[in-house]
Amino acid sequence: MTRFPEILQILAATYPTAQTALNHDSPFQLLIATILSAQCTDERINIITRKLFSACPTVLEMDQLSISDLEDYIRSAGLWQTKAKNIKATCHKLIYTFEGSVPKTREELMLLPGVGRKTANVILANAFGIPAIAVDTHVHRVSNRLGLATAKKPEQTEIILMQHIPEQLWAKAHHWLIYHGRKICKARRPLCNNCPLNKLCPSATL
DNA sequence: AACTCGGGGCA
DNA sequence: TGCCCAGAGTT
Repeated sequence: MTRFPEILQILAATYPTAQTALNHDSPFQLLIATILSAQCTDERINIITRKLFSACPTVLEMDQLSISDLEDYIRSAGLWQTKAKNIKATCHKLIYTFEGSVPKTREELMLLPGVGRKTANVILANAFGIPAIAVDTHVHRVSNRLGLATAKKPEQTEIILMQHIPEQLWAKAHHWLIYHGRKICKARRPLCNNCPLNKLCPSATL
């Protein structure tokens, strides 16, 4: 595990401005965009949220939409029946349980319909700057390929990353690993020839 | 732990 | 045409 510092240093130098690829102007908008992002590419989510947030920038306005209205906005995201229902319920809960603002703890965030551990960690790290590592499919895949974690479950990978990455780097590591997974260390055809980590990676095929 | 939801992009 | 995608909820 002594390879952590070197890998983090390379990632930091490679992705100095890495940030979430989801459009948002507020914690609420990031929350909605992240709920929508399940099993869907971020480019399509950004097309949807551009229209949705233009019409309903805040929770109070979005809560006025019916589930049917929401379905019309988000249909191209896939899983639209569940997501529309969850977004409607989440807006309602934000207003009547959390006084209209997005809560800042993982436990409270996970009380919102459609918000699991991964989504909650994304909100904590990106919206509030609270140290958290969202181990989505990208982070999980990259960590395992690099040999940083040998874990079947994302929860195990999250624990290992937290143990070996300094806490002040958690939010950044989250950005780096997700961005690297999207652009280089792709699930299908990883671009190992263009990867700054290929000399350190036991899975690299050059 | 396995199953289901789902339209769109890509091979 | 078949496979896969910034997961979460249910059983």
